[in-house]
Amino acid sequence: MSDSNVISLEVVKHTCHHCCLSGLCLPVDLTAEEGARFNRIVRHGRPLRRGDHIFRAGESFSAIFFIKSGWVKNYVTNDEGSEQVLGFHIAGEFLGLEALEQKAHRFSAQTLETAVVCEVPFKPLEDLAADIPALQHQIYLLMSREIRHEFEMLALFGKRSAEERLAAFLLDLSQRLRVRGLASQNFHLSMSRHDIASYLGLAVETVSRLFSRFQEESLLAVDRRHIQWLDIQRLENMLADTAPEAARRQGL
Amino acid sequence: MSDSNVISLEVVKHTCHHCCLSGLCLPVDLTAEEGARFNRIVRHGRPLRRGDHIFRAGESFSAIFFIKSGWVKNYVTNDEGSEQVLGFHIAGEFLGLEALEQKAHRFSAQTLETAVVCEVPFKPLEDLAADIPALQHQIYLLMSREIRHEFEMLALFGKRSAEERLAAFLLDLSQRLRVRGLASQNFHLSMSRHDIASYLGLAVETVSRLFSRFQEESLLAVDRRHIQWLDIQRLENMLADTAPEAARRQGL
DNA sequence: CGTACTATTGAGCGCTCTCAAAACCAGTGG
DNA sequence: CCACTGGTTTTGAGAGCGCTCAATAGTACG
Repeated sequence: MSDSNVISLEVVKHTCHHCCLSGLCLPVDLTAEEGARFNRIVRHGRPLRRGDHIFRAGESFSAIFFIKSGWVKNYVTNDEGSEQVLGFHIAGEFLGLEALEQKAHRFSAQTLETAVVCEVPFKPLEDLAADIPALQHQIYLLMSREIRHEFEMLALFGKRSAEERLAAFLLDLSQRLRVRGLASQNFHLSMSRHDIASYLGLAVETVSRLFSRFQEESLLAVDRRHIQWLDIQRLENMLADTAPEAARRQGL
Repeated sequence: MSDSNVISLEVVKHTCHHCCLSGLCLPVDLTAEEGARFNRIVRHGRPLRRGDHIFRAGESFSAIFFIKSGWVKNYVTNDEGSEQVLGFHIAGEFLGLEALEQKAHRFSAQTLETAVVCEVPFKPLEDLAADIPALQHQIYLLMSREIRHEFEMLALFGKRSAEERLAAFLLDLSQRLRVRGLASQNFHLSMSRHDIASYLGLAVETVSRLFSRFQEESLLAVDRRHIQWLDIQRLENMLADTAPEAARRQGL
């Protein structure tokens, strides 16, 4: 149904060491033998259904997870039962890196639609990386990317108006889809308005009103969860005065 | 003058491989020979004066930096010249990890007071880590901690009121000071109200009003930049309904 | 077709921003 | 010692953005 699904199904056909490493969008030089060793430690996952959990806050950590297809949201739940969404991950990204230090997950990860996820046990991965410098380097890059992305999100949410936050959120998603080779001008949002609002620190009603206004202003066409860019330039201009955004567009 | 300075001066006396690694607040098992190899790649820094830059956004990346004493702020500047503060680092923390993937710093790092910083060139560090599994593991932990902290900050800023943000900010600082063995009930804020406001996404006036109100309510005693906790329990209660905060208090 | 859920739209209020001014502090020079 | 200057912090008054409450509309599913 969504573009992202159609395309990501192709990714599934790849061998897992290829897709897990190429998911980093960086060149990886492993010999066939090294690739085989990597493959032996990866646990290939069955498809998860919408709403399944990959892990929950508090569970002990033993592996990181690579998303081969589908969308995943990270969130925490407070005492009153309401949830705070911390982020979204799409095909080609890793999950669970925050848990390494304390050996326990800090938030829950739940699929937003049917998803395929590989599990990469960390201890074997670490041992293998000690043998294969290219793999070790790749893990550093992976973690660095995560740190950078979170800093950029912090920058976005520091000061901005509701309008700017939503525009930034959509452009960030589009950017990440494009980098992965998925449709980025015309895509399906797997998350609810509630999830988006929680992530952006806004009320659901505000998000809904903004989607309506963006459509009125012919910035984009919204059909429930389907988004189509109409005037990406004007959306980018909303954020043009911020260094990290501008730098990221060049950098990636 | 500030408690943190007095105590951190002791840290400076340590040999650098000891303080850089113990700065992680985790046990590191290096042999004397391994420690010596580590020491050879570290460039010990001269004291930096208030306002000096450790690096600037856009500069090419070649090393990470360990703060031996003092406070540092990270920020980006937009086209109009106003700055967005992304975070603060204190003695015992590392800087620059976000730059690894793209080989360029994404934000600027500036000292808020006199500071001593070690430079650890990354390529030699990586090569050394490939030889010393304990060091490699330590770097993973270090990066994991950074990812976790940014996620927690994202959670804090997602939804909260100005009051909750400031309380969370102060408690986070206190927590980090305590973990490093510095005075955490009675400390000096090196950053201006402007910096705090920028970081929290609030107006300077709002931050100032909140400090006044916290003092009126006998939550804490504020004397310009000096902070003293009076009723830490009530401040924590402001945030008690949030899982990640509660979990962190246990975890750290 | 009914139920439950999600999304949209409207009205009114409150928190936080903006604008403005005063107070306070540190440093400089008379 | 005091006046002067530039910076930071505090305090006040008014306005606006985004939240809350409430109702309607659209969608999925049995």
